[in-house]
Amino acid sequence: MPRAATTADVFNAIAEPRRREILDLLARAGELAVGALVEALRLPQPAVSKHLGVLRAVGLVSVKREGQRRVYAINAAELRPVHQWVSNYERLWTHQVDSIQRRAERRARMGSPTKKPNPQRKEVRS
Amino acid sequence: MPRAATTADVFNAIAEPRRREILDLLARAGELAVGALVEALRLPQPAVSKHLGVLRAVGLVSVKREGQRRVYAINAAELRPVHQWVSNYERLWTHQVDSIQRRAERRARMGSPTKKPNPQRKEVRS
DNA sequence: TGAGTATATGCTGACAAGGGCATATGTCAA
DNA sequence: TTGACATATGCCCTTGTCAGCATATACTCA
Repeated sequence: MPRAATTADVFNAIAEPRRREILDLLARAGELAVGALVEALRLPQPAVSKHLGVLRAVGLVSVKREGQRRVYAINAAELRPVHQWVSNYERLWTHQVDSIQRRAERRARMGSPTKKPNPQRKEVRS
Repeated sequence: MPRAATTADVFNAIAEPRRREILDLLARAGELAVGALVEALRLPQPAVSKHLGVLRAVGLVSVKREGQRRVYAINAAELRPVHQWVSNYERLWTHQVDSIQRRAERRARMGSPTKKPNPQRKEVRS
C-alpha cells in the first residue's frame, strides 16, 4: 500500500507547499482566476490546474465560472479539522519545557533567560 | 519530481493517519515504548518503527533508551508551524458565511441565529 | 464559423511511500 | 556464552505522486 492519495483528506492535500501557497494567495485576495495564480506562482498552467484539482477534491476551494475563466475561492472551513487536531497539542508546547524545546526557545529569544511562558493557560487534561 | 519526502517537513510527516495516531497516543501517555505502541495500534512492529523513524526525522518525537527498550515522547513544539499556518485561516471560517459553511455552522450551534463572531480581530491584510 | 483565449485532462517518466517479511543490532539474564 | 526479548533495517512490490508536454474542452468575439 503506497502513500495515501493527496485527495484522501485535507492533511494530505496541504502537505504540498504549492498548494498551501495557493491557499495563502486565495485567502489574501479573496478570489482569483487560474491565470492570476499561474502568474503569482510562476508555475506552468497545467500544474496549477492540477493542484487546484486536488484542493477542489477535498473541498478546500470552490470554483465559480465567470465568462471563460474560472474564479477560485478558498473554503477555509475545511481546515478546521486540522486546526482542531493541532490545537490539542498547544498546551504541550506552552507548558512543557523539555531539553530539546529549550534549545529552540533559546535560539528564538537570545536575551531573556528563564522567561516565564504566560502561566494563565487552560488547565492541562484531554 | 515526485511527492516530497514524508521526512521533508512536519506537514508531510503528519499526513499519515497512523503517525497522527502515534502522536495522539504519545501525547496522552506522556511516554511510550515501541512495544506499547505496537499493541495500541495493532500494527506490525516494523511498520511502527518506520513511522517512528519518520517522526524522529522531523523532530516530532524524541527517544530515550531504557534498558532494552526505547521510550518515545512527543515533541509538540515542532507542530507549531502547522498551528500558526492554520490559525491564519481561523478568521475566515468564523467571519466568512458562505453557503457551504453555513450548513456546518448551523449543525454546530443549533440555537443562536446570526451570532456575532468576536469582531475584535487583527485587521485583515498581510 | 473560425480564430483566440482560458482552463482542464491525458500520458509519460522518475521516484518514493508503506506494508510484508526476513534479518541485523542491541540488551538482559542465567 | 547462549538464548530470549525489544527494536531497527533492508529489500520487494504495488501504487500514486508531480512536472512536462501535448491536446481536449469551453467560452468569446468577429
